[in-house]
Amino acid sequence: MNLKQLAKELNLSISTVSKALDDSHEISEKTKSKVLEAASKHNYTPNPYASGLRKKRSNTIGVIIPEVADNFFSLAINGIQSIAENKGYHLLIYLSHDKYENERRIVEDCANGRVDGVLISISAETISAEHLLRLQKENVPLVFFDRALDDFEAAKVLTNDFESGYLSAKHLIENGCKRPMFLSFSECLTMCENRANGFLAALDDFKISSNEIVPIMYCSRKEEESYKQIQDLCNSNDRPDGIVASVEKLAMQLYLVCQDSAVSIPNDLKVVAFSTVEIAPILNPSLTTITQSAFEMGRVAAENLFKGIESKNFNLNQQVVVIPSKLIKRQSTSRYK
Amino acid sequence: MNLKQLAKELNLSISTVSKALDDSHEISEKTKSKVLEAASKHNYTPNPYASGLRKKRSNTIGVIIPEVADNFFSLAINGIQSIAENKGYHLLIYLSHDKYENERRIVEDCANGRVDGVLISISAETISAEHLLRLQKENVPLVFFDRALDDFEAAKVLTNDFESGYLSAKHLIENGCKRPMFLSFSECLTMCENRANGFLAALDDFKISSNEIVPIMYCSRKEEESYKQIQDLCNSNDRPDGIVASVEKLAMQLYLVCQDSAVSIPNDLKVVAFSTVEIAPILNPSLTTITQSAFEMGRVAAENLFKGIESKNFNLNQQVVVIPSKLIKRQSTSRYK
DNA sequence: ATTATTTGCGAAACCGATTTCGTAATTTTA
DNA sequence: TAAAATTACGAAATCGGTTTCGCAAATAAT
Repeated sequence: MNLKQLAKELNLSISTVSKALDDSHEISEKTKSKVLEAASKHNYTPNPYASGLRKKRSNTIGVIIPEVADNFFSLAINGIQSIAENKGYHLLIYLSHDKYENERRIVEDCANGRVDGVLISISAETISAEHLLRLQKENVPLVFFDRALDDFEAAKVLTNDFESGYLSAKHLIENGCKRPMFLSFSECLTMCENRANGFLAALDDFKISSNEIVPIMYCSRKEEESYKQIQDLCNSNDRPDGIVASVEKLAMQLYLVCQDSAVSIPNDLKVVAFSTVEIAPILNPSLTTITQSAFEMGRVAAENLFKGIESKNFNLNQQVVVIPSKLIKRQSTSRYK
Repeated sequence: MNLKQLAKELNLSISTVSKALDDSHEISEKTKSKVLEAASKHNYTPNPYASGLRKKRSNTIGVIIPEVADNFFSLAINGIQSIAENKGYHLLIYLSHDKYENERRIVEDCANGRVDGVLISISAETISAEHLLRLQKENVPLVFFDRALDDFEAAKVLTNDFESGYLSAKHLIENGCKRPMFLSFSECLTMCENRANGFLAALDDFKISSNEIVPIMYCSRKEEESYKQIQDLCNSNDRPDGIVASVEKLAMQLYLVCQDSAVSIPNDLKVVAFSTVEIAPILNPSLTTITQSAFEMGRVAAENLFKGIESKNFNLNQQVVVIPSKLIKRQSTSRYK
């Protein structure tokens, strides 16, 4: 069923039917109701490709994330979806799997009118904004969330990574750690570096000397490799007595290693993790977390994106929002078990 | 940049350029290479809405799931995406939040040509296939995965729910449980009922009498309510000594309740959960699971959907695949702690 | 009563591709 | 060498809507 058939059945012109469905003031109420009735009888809805082509609007936004099987990102998608649903927008989800080349290809795909805007959390390999320039050239609004490019002017929704890094180190030190260490997920990600720098700043402030080595371990992004790294760390002679895991995945691996290697948390090792996992309380032992407002970050990112989509004279690129994370203390950092 | 501009720049007709980009045999190699060069110089890609309209193909599939913040579904999405990426397809993700009305609206949205096919895991409220008939009428291929409608002929990718339910009860009984109970997520979902029926069959086979009451608790889908239900169950006089959680979420709540109520797993209560959660080993205590092959289920569902999309004389609706789940024994069901 | 405005609708252009069909030039076949 | 077939391309129709513009009839203003 399309407009032409509907028009024929109603003995009206195509344009009249189209305008009636659009509730145009040009059409009389009587005609409108006749049209609406016929349309609903036939379950008519406009073909999205025809209408998208003519209106140059897709009612679709692209969401580019590294992974979907990750608490933070799936919660963020929920936040994004809650806004998109209200606006009658559709969500195209793309996974970069933390590879720059995938991300580049995806962005390319988003630049040809398929979507009205893009929400992105960049891959751990992304260091240049070259691929994103294309979006700007095509006037596709863009909002970063969580993982952004530092030197690229664009709308962003971030969390207070530096402060949280600082706070996590402070918390470990205050609970007796003398040799805390930071497990970084990527040296490319500003997000990760900010957390690490906050961590280092706290060590400095609290006079935890780190003359010889920088207490940061850069973990591989391959699961088996990072597991091995963490295993070696936990079994080495100078095992740290406190660890901050920069992302959830590393904390989970750390727990697994400690269980296998009979390292006792928090007695031998205290752990803080950046994580949104709702089961932190029922881990063994319960996990102290820096918890981001993932849903809220997704929600705000989507809200700002829609502002950018809907009003051309809204300076989207100036919008940088910081949504603070919270330290939630649990047993993995308690002084005594 | 569009075809018209490109054609003008090359002094060729629009149709020639279009055919050259399509590598048509009608066009000479010399012309093709000129066209390709100019196209790549300008980063030209065809407008998806124009091409979708004309070709009546969207290169997009719709994925309708209850939730994304759920291990099973996010892993399934990974499986789906792995296939879609190969085929150059895009993924529209829709969340029903386990509400029938949402699902109905979403399916409606998928029936007007927006997608070339649909993968669905139905909401916990869905009992009728009325909304899905629309898809069949419009010839939109459909594949269920995990949660399907029993009395509706369509392609499905399922797991062995009955056997797994049986196995979980058997496992509890063999480890000493005398009064096991099944926590059901929904009495509408065939998936859930199959698990429950398998559970009951084992009780029967092992002569666990349940004369008075059926050992199944139907939990609310509202988190606070189900928490309260589980709390009441664990604090009641006739607390069961074994529990099978039909979905992951209920197992997590059960763990929380037990921790708050000082019920010791596995001493006071043994627990098996249908769950894909990769952190089951590091829970307190580690959780015995019936683990579905979520990625694989998504992958196979997508593969079959594409067969249905690509060849019209492939009888998609006959395709019912069962991918078995595995019982992984851990401490939550061990006989002695 | 005449002119101006508003109302309600239809014809046709348009969005940007794909695809059918026609045709001149070239090559092959008889 | 004439007829047939092939090659390489362009004109135009088409997909299914939206939007601009024109116009007759009805209503309002002068």
